[in-house]
Amino acid sequence: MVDKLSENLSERAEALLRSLVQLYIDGGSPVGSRTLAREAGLEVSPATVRNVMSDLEELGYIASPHTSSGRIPTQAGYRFFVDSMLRVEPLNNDAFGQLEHEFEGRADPQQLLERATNLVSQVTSFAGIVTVPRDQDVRFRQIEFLDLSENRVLAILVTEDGRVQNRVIAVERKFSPSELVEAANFFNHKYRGRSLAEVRHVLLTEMARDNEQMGTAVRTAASVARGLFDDDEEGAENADVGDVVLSGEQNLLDVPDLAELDTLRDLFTAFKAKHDLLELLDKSLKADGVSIYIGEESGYKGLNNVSVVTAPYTVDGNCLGVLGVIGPTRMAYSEVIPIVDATARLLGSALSLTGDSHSLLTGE
Amino acid sequence: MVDKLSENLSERAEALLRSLVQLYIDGGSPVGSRTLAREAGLEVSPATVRNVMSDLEELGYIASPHTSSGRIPTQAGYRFFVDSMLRVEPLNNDAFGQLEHEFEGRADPQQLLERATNLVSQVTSFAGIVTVPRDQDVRFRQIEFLDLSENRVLAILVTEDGRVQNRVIAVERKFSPSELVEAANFFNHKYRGRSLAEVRHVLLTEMARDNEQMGTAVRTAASVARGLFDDDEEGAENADVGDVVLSGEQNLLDVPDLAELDTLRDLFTAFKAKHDLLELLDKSLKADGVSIYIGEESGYKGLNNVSVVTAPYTVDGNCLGVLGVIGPTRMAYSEVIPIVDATARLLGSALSLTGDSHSLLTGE
DNA sequence: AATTGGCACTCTGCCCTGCACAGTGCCAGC
DNA sequence: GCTGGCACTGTGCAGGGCAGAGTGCCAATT
Repeated sequence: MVDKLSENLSERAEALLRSLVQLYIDGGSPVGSRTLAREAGLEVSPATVRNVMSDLEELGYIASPHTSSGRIPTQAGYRFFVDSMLRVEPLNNDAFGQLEHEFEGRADPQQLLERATNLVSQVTSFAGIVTVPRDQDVRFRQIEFLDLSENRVLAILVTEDGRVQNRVIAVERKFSPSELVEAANFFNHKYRGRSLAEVRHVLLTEMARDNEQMGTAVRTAASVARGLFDDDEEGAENADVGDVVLSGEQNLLDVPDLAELDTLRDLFTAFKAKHDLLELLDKSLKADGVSIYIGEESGYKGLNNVSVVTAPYTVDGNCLGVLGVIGPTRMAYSEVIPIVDATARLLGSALSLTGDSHSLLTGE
Repeated sequence: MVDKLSENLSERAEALLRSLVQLYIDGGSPVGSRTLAREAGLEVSPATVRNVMSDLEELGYIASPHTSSGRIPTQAGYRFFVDSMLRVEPLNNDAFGQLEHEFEGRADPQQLLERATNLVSQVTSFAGIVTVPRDQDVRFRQIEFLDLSENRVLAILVTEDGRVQNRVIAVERKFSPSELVEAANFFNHKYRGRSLAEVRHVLLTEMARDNEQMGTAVRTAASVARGLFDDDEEGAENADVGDVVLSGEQNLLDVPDLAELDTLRDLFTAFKAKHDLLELLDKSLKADGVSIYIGEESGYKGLNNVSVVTAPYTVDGNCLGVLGVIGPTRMAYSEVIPIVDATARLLGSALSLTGDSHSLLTGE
């Protein structure tokens, strides 16, 4: 049923561990042998349970806050618990329908992301988080150049998912409007539908190759594009590093497990910085289904006392980003996991509708 | 020296009240007659001070948390204190230079706003806040239309302050690229340099007047523009309601006066909602210098336990927005006020440089 | 009449104690 | 290997004692 753990743990020990974690998640207070014996469903006495608990403690799955109190799960305990139930039943239909309902109505991609985070944050009462699709994973649809002033050109980039980005580019010389139009046409014909990463790659190679033989349009395009993509390298603080949308952070202020101000400060500082969050979420971008980071597993300071449950969302089979929930380590995983999973799916399909040019902003 | 309060309060009572508030701000604990007598600089005995304090309590300026402890200022007490020292000496030159230093280096307007909030939040250790200039207060520089698909046009609006906005407009029919270019030219010639509110007004009037006699370009422009400005009316949730940039919220988690979770939750909920904040800040947009809202004075639930110190920032004499600090009611106003004041000025002048097209993004 | 010192009173915060409760660890018996 | 029993230990809570800080009032002083 489970991995290598079964080598170490008897069937009974596993069952007790699971029960213990479940009881602790439900109740929030350390669980003792008596309670566990009663609730676990096994026909054993508290004394026996004590022996098993002693083993489990030795193995690092549970711990007692002080000499004589019940046990609480350690990080490893949660991990075991979560792993043993990851094949959780999908959300029941009613609940799914409710979530689905929330996605109805017109919305642009940004709004959809916000709606999705709000949704998971409200439903779980924790904080919702979602990564904004990164430029590189997204396909180029159209670009236009606008003469701003002497040596600045405004590039407007429209991607297949319907998002629009601006970038001001410093260029060496003034380009006439018609030059800019030509350059834009060149781009639009040549690169439409290819990913931004690809566009960039091709562009840089071609530019390096033969600067001489190119026509004016191409040369203009290349010249302008240099500024367009150069930014990405140095300006690491810039748009292209990706972004996350957070919501419901204030819910975490009400979570008793996080009542300590130090914890909260670290957490909110991490929220503000966003960088670590992004890195963490990026890791689960490649994962197929739900990923779970328990406490310090995430490796980020501010997140020591919380767990992060994430699921990637996809449009047409491409992983665009990750949706997740940040809550206390003691959270009802069996409820949160299906919610995150379902919302990520719904977000994906809502986005794929929007990406279709006919439906964008028309509400159809 | 002061207003009508002098009718009620003797010189001595005022001095004691000021000292009391100052002592409480510095120390954080209720101040008793003994301490106050010692620190106030007046040659009076604690017993005398007790009598005066009794009067002040009667008048509602101070209160005792419980029968036998020192007094703390009430909201009215803070208000008196703040009013009596609003003509605070400007920031000393060193400090001003330091702040100034932080604004150096290239930055676009959005970055400047963020830098300014970060700055006040770091310097004060409270939360910084700044309103993003509202479209209406800002002057039109340039517009361009881009054909997106069948019945959607992307409008790119560049304002004098160097910001760029996109808006997707649903239009009745397809417009050819040349039509769109013509329409844009029409806009750019006719409206450059006028405020968006003005543009809008003129546009709507003209459109209503004579739809017939207009040339094609004008008609196209009008048709497209209808979508552009219609949005503003209904889509109240949209860009035009203004926005605020917040930073350093997590600093408030460390403020002992705000240690209660209820308080914090309300506060952070207000931060997330932003709407109330915006409304509050808008009020001080018209004020000439620093405005201060103490506790419940603001009238917004989440802000009951904090004070807001704001100052508008101006570019070329136009108030574009408001910069402020949100901190505990018990804050060192005499330090915060000059900081907010100075930062708002610096932000204004930094923005005015950026608005100049030559310097935008070139760092000169 | 204003100011002052003195005095009784009160509330807080802290530490200590005692006590019920919950749960463990271990041992001896089955 | 499981179980019941028993001694032990830590927590949480209520109560009591005590020092500290500060008030309110009164009578004396200037």
